[in-house]
Amino acid sequence: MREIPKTYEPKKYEDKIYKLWEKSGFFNPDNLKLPKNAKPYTIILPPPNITDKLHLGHSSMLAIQDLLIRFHRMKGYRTLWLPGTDHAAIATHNVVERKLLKETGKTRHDLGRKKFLEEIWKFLHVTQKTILGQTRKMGASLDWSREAFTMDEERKVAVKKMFIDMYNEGVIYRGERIVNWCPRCHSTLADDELEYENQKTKLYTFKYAKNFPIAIATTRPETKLGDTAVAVNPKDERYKKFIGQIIEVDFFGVPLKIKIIADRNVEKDFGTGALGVTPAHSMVDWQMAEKNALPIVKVIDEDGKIKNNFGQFSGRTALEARELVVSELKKAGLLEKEEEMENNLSTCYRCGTAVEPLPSKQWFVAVDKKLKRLGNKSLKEKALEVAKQKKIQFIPLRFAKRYTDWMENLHDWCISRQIWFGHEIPVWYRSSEPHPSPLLNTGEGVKPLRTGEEVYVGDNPPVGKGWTQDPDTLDTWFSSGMWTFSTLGWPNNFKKNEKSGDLKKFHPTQVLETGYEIITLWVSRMIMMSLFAVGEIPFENVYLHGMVLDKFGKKMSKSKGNGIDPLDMIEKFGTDAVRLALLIGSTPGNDVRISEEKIESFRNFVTKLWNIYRYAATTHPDMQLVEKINPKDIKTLADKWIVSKSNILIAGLTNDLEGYKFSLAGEKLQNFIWNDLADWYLETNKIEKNEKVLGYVLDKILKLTHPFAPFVTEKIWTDMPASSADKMSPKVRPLARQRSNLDLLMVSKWPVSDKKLIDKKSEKEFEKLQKTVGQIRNLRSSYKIDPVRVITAYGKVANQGIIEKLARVKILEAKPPIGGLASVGKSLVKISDLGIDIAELIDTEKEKVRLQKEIENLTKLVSNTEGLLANKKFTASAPKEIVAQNKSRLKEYQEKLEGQKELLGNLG
RNA sequence: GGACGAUUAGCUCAGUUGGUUAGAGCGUUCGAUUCACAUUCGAAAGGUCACUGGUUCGAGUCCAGUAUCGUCCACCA
Repeated sequence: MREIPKTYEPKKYEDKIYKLWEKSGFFNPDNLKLPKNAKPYTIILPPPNITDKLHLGHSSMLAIQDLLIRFHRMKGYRTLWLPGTDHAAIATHNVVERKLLKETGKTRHDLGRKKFLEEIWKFLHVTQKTILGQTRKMGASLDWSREAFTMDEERKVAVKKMFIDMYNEGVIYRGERIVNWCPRCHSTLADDELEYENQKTKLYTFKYAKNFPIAIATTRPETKLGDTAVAVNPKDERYKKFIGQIIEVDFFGVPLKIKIIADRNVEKDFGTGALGVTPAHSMVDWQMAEKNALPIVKVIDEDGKIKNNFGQFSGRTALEARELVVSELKKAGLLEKEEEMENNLSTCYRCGTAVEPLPSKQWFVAVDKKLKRLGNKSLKEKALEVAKQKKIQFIPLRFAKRYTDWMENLHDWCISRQIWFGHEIPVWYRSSEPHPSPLLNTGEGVKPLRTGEEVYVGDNPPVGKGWTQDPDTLDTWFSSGMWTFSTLGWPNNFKKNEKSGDLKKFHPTQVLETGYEIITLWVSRMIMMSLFAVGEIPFENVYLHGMVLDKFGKKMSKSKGNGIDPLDMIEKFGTDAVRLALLIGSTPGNDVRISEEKIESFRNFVTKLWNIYRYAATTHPDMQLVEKINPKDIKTLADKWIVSKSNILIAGLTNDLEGYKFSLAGEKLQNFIWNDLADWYLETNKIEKNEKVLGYVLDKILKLTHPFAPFVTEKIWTDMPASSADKMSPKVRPLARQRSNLDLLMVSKWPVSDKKLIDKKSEKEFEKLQKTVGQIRNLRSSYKIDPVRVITAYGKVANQGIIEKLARVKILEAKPPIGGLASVGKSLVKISDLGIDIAELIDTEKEKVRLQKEIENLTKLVSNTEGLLANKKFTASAPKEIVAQNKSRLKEYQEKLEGQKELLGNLG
């Protein structure tokens, strides 16, 4: 007999098993022995940021995807799960910048662009491997031979090609947009580089001039020099009559042409309910200007000073100009009110200077431009169409709405970023005149670019005097938007609009599994870019998982100290337990709570599974796994029951997994293994041994559990002899198995439910047996009788021998029911010959109440079913079996109802 | 302000197109345990499915409204 330890020790086996899998080569679909027409099943791993360390969010994502991947691999799909990392431009930029400051006290500006980028690459060569190494710990069956990085050479080529293609079709264009500008650092700031300061400031209410009909309120009077409109709420009765008018005024020497426009974003109750629109120096105003085709007048320059041509105001700083405007307003008697208010001021995260919103030249992707290659539809239209036609399905469904809502409101996508780390923009300029907007940041300070410039876009940059490359970089999402096809060999595998190689084999992918917070940022971009580049959707399904929260439902964070480190948990409880804890109890789109206790309880489940194996292997030393059972070998009632239940489980689980109901599937599995197999079948198996059936059930649960808990199942599988084709003796077999990589559970065939083995009658009978045993045990303990002698209420005891052994009682004789009382209550057995009055066992009043309630319920059921059968719509359309089923149910209810009424009568 | 979600046992949550008398785990209570299982087993108690209406033969499930909580987005001139 083999020595099997009492508990499964994950630490001892997990790394070895992972290596065994990797060595087998089956993570790579090219090595799977499959028929030529095997369907592909592809998931591209959402690339984690290189700055990340594995956290529970990753673990959850990996557990779900690996479950899907392992399930489909076992089902015989050409299964590919492709790993990679994201350069995460801004995040990485920030991390390295902070590191630099901490270690050397230097800023990136001190280092200069070239040196800073070298620092970044040094950093990422170290961190990049960390996160992917940690994903191996989760048991992720990723094809490492296809690993990609959003900024490796292949992806650089792809990104450049995409930019050039889009530019050539006029999808990418250069335009102006408001950016956050720090007048001190002379640099643009991303939204998440802003810091907010709550400040007291003054709100001024005034009219531009005596002849202007509406007073406006503002905290920045100096920008009013650039106003081109006044916006009011369209429902505002006070101003309705002015909408559409253009009024010319003289604003202390500066002529203004103000159009009155309506915009629903204007609040009637704030200030005067009218808003002076300064397109060049406010994000919102810029959008209004776009909508209403307003002229844009720039007032403030890059140093935060008033530009030329603004008379007495020119050359002053914004604050000086503000004071001057206010004093002029006072002098002219135009200032109506001056009040204190709280304001949220955006400041530069580096120097704390107030940020100045300024327009600057940026590159954009036009989402509304009609394209020939998209059948004369725009990217937006096409991306909406595929969702509306359900070519792309969202799981859960409600997120389809979030996607379409967002898509419908999509504006052109600004893809240039004024940071140093990221994909270069394949654009070169040459000119002689200074550029009007010197905001393009070359890294070594601002160098003016020029007007009248020549622009070159392409991958054969002109060499020679005067040509400089665009110093900006591309938005991270531009490269990650291409992720499904750039990882599969686009553009090399896409010549003359024909897919080849991996792109042909694996695109479109089957599932994108990601967090719901990222639908707008990533999912929508991937869809548009894939439609543009490959002419097809990037994925057929989008599965959205929730966030992982602590046991109190709070976000995990370092500052709160409530974070759980998955690597610690793996160390402590094993990967399988962590995976199970993340999969069971989490439903699509909903957040999942996790705690150490939860993981621990799943470790117990793994131990249970291990001990089932231990029992099997020690009590049946020669036992083998049985893939297909000979009906002759199914002997006892318990055999029939467990085989039937196994086949129901197979069907249910397969169905659930196909429908993305992982939690439900996991629960069913756990229930079956723990409550049915371990608690009941193993107990009866001790009495009536049947190693064929045990081997059969074990074979099934190992396979069904594998996608959830791959390590422990693979370990048991490799240790356990199988009966399949191999003729070697069981004793040699385990060793042989380890030598042959063909015989891994990971690539075994997913079981198919055999309907012939489903036996509802035996199931019912066994359930009755379970109940009887439980009742006897309980009665026995309640009355402290040992050994117990029991007389059944009914004439005959089915499965008497088994019941006696399981409940450890002796059933003495069988007697018919004693009046009505014998069948009252849930128990089928009563003690009678032990000197206990049977009436003691029953609380008559309680029984009456219970019976009355039951009669009430049954009456309702009878009337409902009668109603259903009387409904012509139902009887005409429902299948015959269903109608018949309801008829027999009705009869059953009626009989039960009669019986219960009689019992109630007997009770008095 | 807009959108979406949640409200089911003491706690955490399932509940598949409406259809046997609403489920699980934890906790509580009562018992058992020489057994493959430091991590075992059997049982019990515990629910007006947030509230009010509606549709239906039938509603936890569909519709409308109310309340409370949460998430995202926008805005703070």
